[in-house]
Amino acid sequence: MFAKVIIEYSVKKLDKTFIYEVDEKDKDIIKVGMKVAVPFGNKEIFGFVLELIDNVEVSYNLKKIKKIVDPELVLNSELLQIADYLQNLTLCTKITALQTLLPSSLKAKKQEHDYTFYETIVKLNPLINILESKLAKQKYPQQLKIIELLEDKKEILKKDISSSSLNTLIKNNIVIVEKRIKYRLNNNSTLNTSFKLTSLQEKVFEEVKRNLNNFKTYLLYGITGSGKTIVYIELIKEVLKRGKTALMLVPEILLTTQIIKRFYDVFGSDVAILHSALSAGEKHDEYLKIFRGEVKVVIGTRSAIFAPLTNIGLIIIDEEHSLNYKQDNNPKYHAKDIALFRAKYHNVPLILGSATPSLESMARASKGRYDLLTLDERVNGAILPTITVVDMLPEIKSRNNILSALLKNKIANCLKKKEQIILLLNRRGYATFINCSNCGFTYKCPNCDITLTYHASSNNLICHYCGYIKKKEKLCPNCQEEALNYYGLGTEKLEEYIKEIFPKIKIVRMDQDTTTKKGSYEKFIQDFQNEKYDMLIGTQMVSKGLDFPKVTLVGIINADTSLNIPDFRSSENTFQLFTQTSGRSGRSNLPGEVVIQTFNPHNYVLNYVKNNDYKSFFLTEMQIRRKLKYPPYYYLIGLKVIGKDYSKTLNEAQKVKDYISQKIAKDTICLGPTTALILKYNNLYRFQIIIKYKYDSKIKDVLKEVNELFAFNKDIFIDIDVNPSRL
DNA sequence: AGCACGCCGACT
DNA sequence: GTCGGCGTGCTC
Repeated sequence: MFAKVIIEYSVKKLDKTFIYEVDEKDKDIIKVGMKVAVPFGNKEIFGFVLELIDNVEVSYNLKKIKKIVDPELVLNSELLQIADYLQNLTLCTKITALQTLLPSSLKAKKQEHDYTFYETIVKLNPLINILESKLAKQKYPQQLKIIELLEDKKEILKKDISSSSLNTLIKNNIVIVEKRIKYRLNNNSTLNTSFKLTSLQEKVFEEVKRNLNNFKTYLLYGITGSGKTIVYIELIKEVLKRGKTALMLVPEILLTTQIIKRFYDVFGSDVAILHSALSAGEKHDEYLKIFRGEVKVVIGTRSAIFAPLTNIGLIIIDEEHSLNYKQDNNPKYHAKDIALFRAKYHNVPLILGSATPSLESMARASKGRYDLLTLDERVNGAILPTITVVDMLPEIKSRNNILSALLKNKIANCLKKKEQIILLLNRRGYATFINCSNCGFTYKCPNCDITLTYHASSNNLICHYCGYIKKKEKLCPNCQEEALNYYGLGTEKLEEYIKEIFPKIKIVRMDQDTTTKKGSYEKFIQDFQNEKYDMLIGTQMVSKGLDFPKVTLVGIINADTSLNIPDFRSSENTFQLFTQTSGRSGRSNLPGEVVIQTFNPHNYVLNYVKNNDYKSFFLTEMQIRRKLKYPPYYYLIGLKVIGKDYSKTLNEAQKVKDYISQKIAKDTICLGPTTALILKYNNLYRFQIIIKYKYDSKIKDVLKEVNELFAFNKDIFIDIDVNPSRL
């Protein structure tokens, strides 16, 4: 018996199977999808079995599989098919596709480390006479106490007992120690809360329920606060009732805290969670719970779409417009594509939910490819907030640089009423750049093509792209004058400013800088919910599905930063960001307000945000997309040619472009090469080629050829992004 | 990817 | 004479 094995090195040259002989002792155990250790060259490495065959005829000597890593863990046929699909979708290597399915603890790679968590318990040795032992230990009260405790409780965690007395008892053979596998995350609450659905929710619920045995993609367009989550929960209950499992994706960890709690309350120990903030060990445990069929509901972020659930009955992607569902490093997959694959595989519905659906999804819904479901009322009779757009130009003249008079007043008012405020400023740090007023010097990243952002809390200048850090000097490093000025408002500075004008205000700031510590998200959110703070300041992470009933004012400090991003999706992203953020206001019985500050008060995006008019925004933006030949009218592929040497890289990029141009279909457009948005990044120059196509059956093959023809060039890389989320 | 082999330059 | 630079080629 022989096995075709794909090995752990992700290199194009090795992106093929190697044949090994299966040892006699493994013949009955080995299965396709198992992780194995194999000799390769003069090393021992890992790989996955992709095929088992009885005979081979080759001209070289075959080696034997060293060992099966874990006979329990087998990638099932669905997962292997997903890997194929993923490879085709993103043009990555097979091994990368396979590794992407797995938590890092289970990937094929060198260091073998046992991620299983054990707890050590002690109990009385069943072979001893307890009375005798107690008598013998009369003189040692500590030891006696342990014996009595064990008599009462049968077993105790070892770490809860002082070790010196315990060790003596172990030595005397009075107590014994046992190691037991323990999952790191546990949850036992099963309240099985029932919710009453409104008639609108009921309609959506019934429609999906009727189709639980069909593949169908639903776009659930439900305005902020319309109670989408409750519908999800009721549907999942229904799925479980039918003996099936359910998978739900949320865009990020922040969101999961509130939703996970709700899921735990309803589904108790039937839930596993998977997201990037879990430790490697926790992910390992959750993955195995799912793999072993010990849970029925999985909730998680992007990569949870690969959860090894079997018998899936429903897949939900909440906040489907979120860019987080697209992975921005290789393989650059979109969770929605995988979700569609799995929903088709299991022949079950996929629900895409959002208050601000992506243009792609809404376009498909209006063409009938997706079924549109609508929730256009807030629950509990809450109404959408009133939104005011403030022109900042006159405000600047009256020296209201950061906060307009209107927003200042509304904040003061809110504080008086003891209601809460959220301010959105989509820029972390203190100042976006520092400039010397004497000589014009600006701090720039030595590795990238951008200015360094100043962070006051650490007195550091940080590159938000590559992470380069340097201490800020007191004097200008160029002319030695004390003339460094701060420009561009960041969240740190905003917080400082607000504290100046409202000295008694209690502010919590949430951005990447304050929330990296594990559990800090949860704490901030909980504290804000418990009204320990009056105001929440943050970057876009404050926009996502959070539910704070006491928030009645939302301020968007600088609408222009988002609008001015040079990307074809910036209008769409801005509309979504502002609508979602506005949706945090007035979610309960208190009416909400939103203030948007901008230098472009007549911008169409802001107008549609103001009027809560998704539909008109959609129609307007679709026209623009059609004119400019962008998605959803055209498919996009972004191709970057990256290298250390500027002109060599550009030269190669031109060759790539020429090659593609002569191979593609007539109505396919190939643009470039142009310099990428950030030309130099991590000391590498990046040139961009953009392909726009409608129908081009050969396009994937052309890209594969490009990969093969140009990518063996050692100091030039080609990076292909199919359906990029931004250019 | 990782390692051996191999062919040139400057050193105890 | 030898240590070591990294170009090339191979891995079931």
